[in-house]
Amino acid sequence: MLRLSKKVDYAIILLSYLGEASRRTSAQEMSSHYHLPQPMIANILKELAASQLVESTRGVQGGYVLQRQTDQISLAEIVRVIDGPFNFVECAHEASECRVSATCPTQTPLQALHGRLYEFMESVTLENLIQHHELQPV
Amino acid sequence: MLRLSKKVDYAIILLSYLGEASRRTSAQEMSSHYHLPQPMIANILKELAASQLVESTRGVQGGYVLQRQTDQISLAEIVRVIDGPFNFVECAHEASECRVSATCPTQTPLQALHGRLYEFMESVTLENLIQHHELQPV
DNA sequence: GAAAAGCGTACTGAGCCAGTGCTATTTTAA
DNA sequence: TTAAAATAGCACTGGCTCAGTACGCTTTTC
Repeated sequence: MLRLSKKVDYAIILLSYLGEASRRTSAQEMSSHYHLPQPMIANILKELAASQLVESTRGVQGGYVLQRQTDQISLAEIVRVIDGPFNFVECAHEASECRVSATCPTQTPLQALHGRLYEFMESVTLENLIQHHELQPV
Repeated sequence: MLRLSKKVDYAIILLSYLGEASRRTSAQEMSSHYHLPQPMIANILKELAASQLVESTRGVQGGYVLQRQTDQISLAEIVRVIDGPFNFVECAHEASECRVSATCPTQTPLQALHGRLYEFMESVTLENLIQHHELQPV
């Protein structure tokens, strides 16, 4: 259906919150603030921490902070961290396994499309998502 | 995982073929040309016909032709026809049902992102996908 | 040493999607 | 008029992915 997964939506919400809070924040606090299931949120934060997007502190008064400025975190990176490799079209990375690659007239164009979209998502930063000055609705 | 469905990939392949062939072509011919399962291909062509993207002719020597010029068919339309409504982000259309809408800082930005992507996909035509003059790999 | 917090890993249920099957209808041509 | 070549319209299914859960472990503070 061509959509970002819920996990990515949640990750963006959590990262935005951390970006605006600018202090160590626990999974508990965020899950109760957004009324989202705590284990889910905790899992996502674990992944974000494992991928160096956020920094974690254990123990009482522990929690998470962003590890970079909000303008240094791209949407593409968030998607990659949560959903894995970015494969917008089926054919973009599997030419050798593709049943129709020998005769497919769209292979290169689909790869180009893939690249365009990727570039677009690289260009959108968490900063844009929080302050959306440069990303007005169309 | 953020990808176009296989059906959309196939639809693009089929439409490209029709765009280049410029003559009535049967599902049989296309499925054997690309070594793709005939029933699958037939189903997709049925959907494309039902949505007025291609014109169908029954009977012996029947088949499909494009109903519009290749530059009048957008990628967004193909995706919409095959995969249904285009919901890039979870929150883009369900603000009322969203659990976090009251406090969500990303709602508007995600909607903006949705719009941007949609606009991008509207701007890519079947013509571009066939001749990719204006859509170079990045 | 107890409580608060994150870490690691694995499991599960539901929904979606790729692919299949079958029968009916239309058209052509012998 | 009949057979064959096509599309049309449904409806079904098996597997995979994804949202969400579970649980025991480690770290840190008080």
